[in-house]
Amino acid sequence: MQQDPDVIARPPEALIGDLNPQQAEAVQYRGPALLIGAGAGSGKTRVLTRRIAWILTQFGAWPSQVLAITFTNKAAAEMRERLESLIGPVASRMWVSTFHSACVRILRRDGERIGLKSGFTIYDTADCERLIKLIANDFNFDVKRYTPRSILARISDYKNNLTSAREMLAQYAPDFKPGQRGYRVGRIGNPEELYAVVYAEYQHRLAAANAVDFDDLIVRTVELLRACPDVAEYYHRKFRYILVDEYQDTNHAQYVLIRELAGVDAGGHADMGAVGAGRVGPAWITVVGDSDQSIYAFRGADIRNIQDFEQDFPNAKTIMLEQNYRSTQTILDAANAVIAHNEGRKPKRLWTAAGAGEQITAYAADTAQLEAHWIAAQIKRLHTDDGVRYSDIAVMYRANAQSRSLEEGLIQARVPYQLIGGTKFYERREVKDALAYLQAIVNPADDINMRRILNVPKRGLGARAESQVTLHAQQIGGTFWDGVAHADQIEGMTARTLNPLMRFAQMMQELREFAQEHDAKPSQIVAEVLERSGLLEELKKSQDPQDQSRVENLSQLQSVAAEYEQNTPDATLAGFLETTALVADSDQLPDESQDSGKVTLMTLHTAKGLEYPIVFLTGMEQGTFPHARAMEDTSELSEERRLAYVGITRAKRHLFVTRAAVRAQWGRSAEMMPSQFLDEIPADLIDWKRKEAGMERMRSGWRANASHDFGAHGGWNDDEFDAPSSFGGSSYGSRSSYGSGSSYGSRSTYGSGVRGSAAHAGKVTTRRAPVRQPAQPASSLKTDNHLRIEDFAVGDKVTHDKFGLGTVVDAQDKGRNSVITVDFGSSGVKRLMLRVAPIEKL
DNA sequence: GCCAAAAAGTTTTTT
DNA sequence: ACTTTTTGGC
Repeated sequence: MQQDPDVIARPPEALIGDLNPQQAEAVQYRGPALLIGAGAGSGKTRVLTRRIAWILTQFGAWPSQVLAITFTNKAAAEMRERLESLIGPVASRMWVSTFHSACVRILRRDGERIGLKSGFTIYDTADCERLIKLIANDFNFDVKRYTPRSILARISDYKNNLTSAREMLAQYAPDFKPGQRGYRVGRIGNPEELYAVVYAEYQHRLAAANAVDFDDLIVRTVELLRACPDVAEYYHRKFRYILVDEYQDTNHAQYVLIRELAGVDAGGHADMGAVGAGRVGPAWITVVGDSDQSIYAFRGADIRNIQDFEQDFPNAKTIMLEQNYRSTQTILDAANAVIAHNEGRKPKRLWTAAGAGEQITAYAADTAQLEAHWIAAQIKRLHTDDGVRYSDIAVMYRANAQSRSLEEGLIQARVPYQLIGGTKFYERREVKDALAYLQAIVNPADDINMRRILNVPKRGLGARAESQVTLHAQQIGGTFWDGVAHADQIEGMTARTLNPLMRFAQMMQELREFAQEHDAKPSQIVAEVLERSGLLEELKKSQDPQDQSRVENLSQLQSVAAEYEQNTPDATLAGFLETTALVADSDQLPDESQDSGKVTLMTLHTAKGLEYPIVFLTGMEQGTFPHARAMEDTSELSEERRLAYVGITRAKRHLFVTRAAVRAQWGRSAEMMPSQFLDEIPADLIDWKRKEAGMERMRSGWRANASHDFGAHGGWNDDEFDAPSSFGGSSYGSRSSYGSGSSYGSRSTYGSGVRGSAAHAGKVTTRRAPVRQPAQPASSLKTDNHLRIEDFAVGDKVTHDKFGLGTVVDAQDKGRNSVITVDFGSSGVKRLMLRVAPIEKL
């Protein structure tokens, strides 16, 4: 048996001795296809790295024959690190990377075969949106009705399903030729025609700009492997073992990519008795995932990939890991109870050998500000009284917009924190500007970036000049840059425009030469660009205080380039740009080995894969979490619930759940009902520090006097009398802190009548809660539309606020939780919770 | 072409 | 509430 002499030899016992039987079985399994169903905290990464070491030492594979795929750079880096300590520096010879960077690597090598020149640019979402807007202008369609965002979402769907623009055109607009001017989109006809035309034109322009978007990285790699058998053959021979992490988050394109890379469909069948994957036939595949943690369906992840694994890959074996090494039984019980509410899932129960641990602590605050205040006070207390390190605490939320009030609370309490995510560094205006210069230098055909910098900094080349150049470029059949370079041929151009244009062309030419001479020193190129372009100068002389921090960001960009240069042996400018294009939020998380001394704030999505001794799950309100836009569709609601499951299982020792009764959104305050997920956690696991907010207490008191038939609206009032603090007497934040607690929050935050009348002495609830609809909070979130399931039958027509006209294809009577399934044609088939669906029967 | 003022969009989650 | 885009006057 061959073996790489550089791989540190490990006796088998060292790799499996400390594992439980299922883990050990997963590490050792010999066979063409293995699915490891890894529940949260079940030691997944450990099993994966041990299995790789096992494959190398026991199956006799070479490191270069292994491809391990993760979703984030952080996960890839962590895996590489752990492999290095297991098998030594040879780990660097393995491909351990994300889907996207693996594809970049493949495309850089052979992309020319499908028309991608090697310096290709990767467009981020903002770039893609600009491109769609350009197309929208040329085709003159209604951007209000078809927003660039929604069109891109549609195009992304097509790509995730490997539907080409050509197929779409053939079906909906056979007359359209990409690049053609003056095509009239049928104005009443179906939107599909417009999508098809824009999709095709979008791809056409990406190709002309030698650019790809994120989805293209996967799609075009599949295209390459399918179009060039010799390239596919190369990878079939090369990769004999393929391992995929977070398999539940793969979309169809990624699934096909794996199959193509492994050569599953390329013939040759696996020998079940074999000791290894050998040299021919399909590669051996290991996938790891947990269908309960699938939270990316919104971007095309298809849960069926993991559910159907056994049918998709012949002779597949499944091993379930259900023992959890992370959390207390209390936390796992809560997680199990919540996720059990999802329909149609394979039952699975996490268990632990650790004890019950502390109860879950819960708190209902009056406002988001007070919620933050309470959290900050708890963190302070944990830190000072219990000696908990700040870095052992994480605060999680559903949407980035929630971070602001939490930050303010922590600042007030002087708790150090780090915020992960939000506006990314590389998406800041000034950084994007600088990167646009670099992209335009590497790839002059990149119209989007070239246009972006034409008048940044201001050099007197506005919309007029831009359209003149565009027109000229079209006439000579070249790129935007060609138009700039030959601006002197443009008829009717004034010297006032021509001069700065020529200077711009000259400058770009010189920057290009500079870049070619210093290709291995991206940091020097960055410096030169900042200087020559005048970007830095414009910001430096600006009066706007914001521009000061912009200067700092630009200097940080230079540092990032210098760092890249030091860590990368064969550094190039194009290589640097690649790393900037593929960063994720979680990549900015510091190494867990070092104590940052800070509390971590992040979204639940970013938190996936992480763990903290103390976790705060905030904003547990209907409309916040589950998010309002996910509440009516049962499949989207299931995804929210999985997200709650992910959040709960991040906690090792102590979980806090909090909610606010009033939350400011869109500049207005809205009353929020408690999240249904709180109801789904068994009551005996929760220690409520405060169960009802002041207003709710007051109102439920009124209701109890007025009538007795409110029980149906959720059991939130049952222990109102033994809650720790009585109405109005919260230990934090008195009335006076409403609206003045933060430097941003003006009084108007709470001014929408509610607090205004509260200030005018006790007549609050009569106005707010008229007897007719006492339990209906005056928020935008209706809990009941009073539609009755009996009124709906298969075949009935309905209209939906968002999806338009549809036909009922199924109606299930489940009382309050009745669900109807409606086919909305091009918007798809939706399962809607009848009680909350914004529909009308026709 | 530029700037200030007004209007409109934004808040799902991300490689 | 905040940011981006559009508009209108210079």
